[in-house]
Amino acid sequence: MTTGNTIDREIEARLGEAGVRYTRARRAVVGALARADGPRSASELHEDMDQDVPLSSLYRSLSVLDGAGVLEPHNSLKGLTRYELAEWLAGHHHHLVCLVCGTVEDIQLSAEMEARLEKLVETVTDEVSFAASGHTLEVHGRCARCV
Amino acid sequence: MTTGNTIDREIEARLGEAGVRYTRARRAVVGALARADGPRSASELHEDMDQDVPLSSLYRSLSVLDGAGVLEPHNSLKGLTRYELAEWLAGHHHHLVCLVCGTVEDIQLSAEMEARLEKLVETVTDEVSFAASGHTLEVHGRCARCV
DNA sequence: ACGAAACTGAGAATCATTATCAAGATAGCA
DNA sequence: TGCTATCTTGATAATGATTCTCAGTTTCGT
Repeated sequence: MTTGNTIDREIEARLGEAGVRYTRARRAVVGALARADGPRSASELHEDMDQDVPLSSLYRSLSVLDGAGVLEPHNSLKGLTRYELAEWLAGHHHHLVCLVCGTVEDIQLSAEMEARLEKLVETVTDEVSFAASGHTLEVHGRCARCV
Repeated sequence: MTTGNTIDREIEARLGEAGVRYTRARRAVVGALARADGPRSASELHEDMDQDVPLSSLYRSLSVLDGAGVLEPHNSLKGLTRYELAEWLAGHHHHLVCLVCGTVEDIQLSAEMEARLEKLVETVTDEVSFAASGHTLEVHGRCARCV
């Protein structure tokens, strides 16, 4: 996990390569996502953010950031897309998905667990015609609020 | 994996408990899903099915079957929901998610792999305030068609 | 066969998301 | 500093998936 400042510089560089600017609006989106403890949808971000960014702009910011590989989309319950900072920024993690309210919480595995899981994924994908590039373990259940 | 006939009887029983009927339209949806080798969206099913069921009815069938626990929704790329037969009907499995075309393919792990994964999940969820009820391993990459 | 309850079809309505287009901000450069 | 090309933004219209509504139909138990 890198510090906010470092993240900002990394993102600025990445956006530069993509030929787009790291504007105030986009910084605000990244900030809100960095503050969040899990994926957030456009409308959730819209509420989270103090300044009243119009939704259409928010969507555009998200899609620009996504296109540049800064965000990772996560398609969740009720047909909406939530985004989080891409793994190269936020670190590799997994998800606790609440089947009741649909929220997704990030968790990180201990190095040992992660190593075990990686080995398992490798073993599995060796046998199929599929070029694996990553994995996420989705654990389903009820979150603390929805007990 | 159970046979079509058995599945039908199990579903009929389950729907009975839920107080809804197992009608021709609903049988058709289940049939199409049983034939599929992965999750299918409403519009995909609409094409797959010979008879011209109206989309609105198809959506309703899906939501009734989902509500009764017969289907499992799977929210995928491009903001659409695909359904597949629930695990208690189709067996526990995992997903190969193509990041390019968004299709999802089911895979089953060997008993040994599955046991290992289950143990891992158990270890992980022991430490968090989350009532886990299931899990899916999502492997991301490019499918055979999108190489 | 009769009535209540569940189902269906057609279309309107809703919700998330995308596209459009004119106006505003910026960077690079003369 | 001012110019110009380019990227951004905001407001709004448009799209696509999904849900809702309501009137007509089928089904089940009696």
